[in-house]
Amino acid sequence: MSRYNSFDTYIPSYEEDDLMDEDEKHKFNNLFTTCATFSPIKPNREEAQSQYVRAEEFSVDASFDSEGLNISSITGASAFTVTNLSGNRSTGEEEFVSYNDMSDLSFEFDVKLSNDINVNYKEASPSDGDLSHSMTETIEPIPLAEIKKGQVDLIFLESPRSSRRYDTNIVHPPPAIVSTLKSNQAHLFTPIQKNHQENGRFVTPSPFSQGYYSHSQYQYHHFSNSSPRIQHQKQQPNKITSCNCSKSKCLKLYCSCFSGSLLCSSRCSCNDCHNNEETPQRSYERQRAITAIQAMNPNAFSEKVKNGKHTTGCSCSKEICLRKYCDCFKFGVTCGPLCNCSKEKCKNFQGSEELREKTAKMTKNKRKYLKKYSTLDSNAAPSFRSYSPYSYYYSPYSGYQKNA
DNA sequence: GAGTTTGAAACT
DNA sequence: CAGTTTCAAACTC
Repeated sequence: MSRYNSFDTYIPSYEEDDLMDEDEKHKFNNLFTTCATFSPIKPNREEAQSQYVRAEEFSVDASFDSEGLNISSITGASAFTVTNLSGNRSTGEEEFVSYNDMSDLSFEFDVKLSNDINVNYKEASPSDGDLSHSMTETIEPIPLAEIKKGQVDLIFLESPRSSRRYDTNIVHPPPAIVSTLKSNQAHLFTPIQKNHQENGRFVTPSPFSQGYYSHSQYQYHHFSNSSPRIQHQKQQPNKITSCNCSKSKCLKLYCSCFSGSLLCSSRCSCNDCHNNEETPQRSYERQRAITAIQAMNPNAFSEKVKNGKHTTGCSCSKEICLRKYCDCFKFGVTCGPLCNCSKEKCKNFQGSEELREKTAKMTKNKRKYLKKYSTLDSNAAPSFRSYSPYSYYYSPYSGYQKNA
C-alpha cells in the first residue's frame, strides 16, 4: 500500500472582518455545517517523513445516529498548527507544514459541530509575527434538520482570507458542493477511536494512527466509484490518450488526460504539466484541482456515456453532429433528448443516411489504414496519435471500436 | 506544419 | 444564469 487518501475538511477559520454582511455570515454558517472534502495527502507511516500537509487542513470524524441518517457530530481539527503525540509542534507560517511522523499526528485545534456549534481554535504564529494568538468563536447553532435525511452534502469551503494571515495571492476555489454521501456510506466517518478532550480541547485522533483504520479499509471505504483516482486505478489498460495543452497546466477539463482521470504521460506534448504525482505537492495540487471542479460539477469526471447515451448531450450549433466536434459523435452515440443541437441540422440519429455514410467512410479509411501498415514491420507501428482520427470505426451503440 | 473551426469549459 | 472569452482538439489546406 503506497498511497491512500484521507477524508479531510477545510473548516474555515476567519476573522470578523472577513465576513462582510449578514448574508455572507448566514451563508458561511450554513456551509459550515457540512464542509468537507477529500485531501490528496496520503501519508502513512512509511511515507510520513516526506509528506506535506496543507495548512488549515482538517480531518473529520462524524458519527451517525442509530439509523445512520444524521450527523450527530463532526469533529475537525486544524492543521494550521499541529502537535504530534510527542508534543512537538509545527506551525503554519507557510502554506505547507511538514511533519516528521504523520502517524502520530494529533491536532491542536478542534471544531465540534453538533446542535450547538462551538468553534474554538487557537492560532499560533500568525504571519504578522505574533507568536501566539487565541480566538474563540461561537457560531449560531445550526439545526440538524438542515442536514437532509439520508444524505450528507459535503461542501468544499475555504475561508475568506485575511490579508494579515494569508497570502491573498493564492486563488481558492469557491465554496460548493463536492459530493453527496448516501446514508449507507455513513460508516465512512464512523470513528474507531473516540474523540476525547485534552486540556479543554477536543482532540481528534489522527486517522493515520494505528488502529484507526487498516490501510485497506481506509482506502476501500474512502474511495467511492466516483473518485477520479479510483477511476484512474480502474481504468482500462487500453484507455489511452494524450494532450497538447499549452496553457491549462493540464489541470482543467480542457485537458483530455485530466478530464479522463488520467495522468499525463510521455505521449503528451503538454507545457508546464501539473497533471502528475511527481511530488506530494504536485499530487496535492492535482487533487485540489479535481476537488474544485467536482465542487462545481460532481459529475465532471463521470463517464460521459452511460447506457449508450451521452449523459449531458451536445450543444452543436454549426455542425450536423457527424464530426468529433460533437461530443455525442465523439463518444460514438447518437444524439438524443438531452442534446441542444439543431434538430434541423443534426444527422446523428438512428437511421440517418448521413450517419451510415459517415460510418462506412470511416470504416473504409480504417481498412485502408490497416492495409497500409500491415505491410510494414510491426515494430514500426505508428504512435497512437497517428491513428487519429480514423483508427476507429463508428458504432452508434458501442462507440468507436478500435479495429483489432 | 500552419491556420481555421468548433463547442466545451471557464470566466464574468 | 446568460453572455463572453479561453482553450485544446478536430479539422482543412
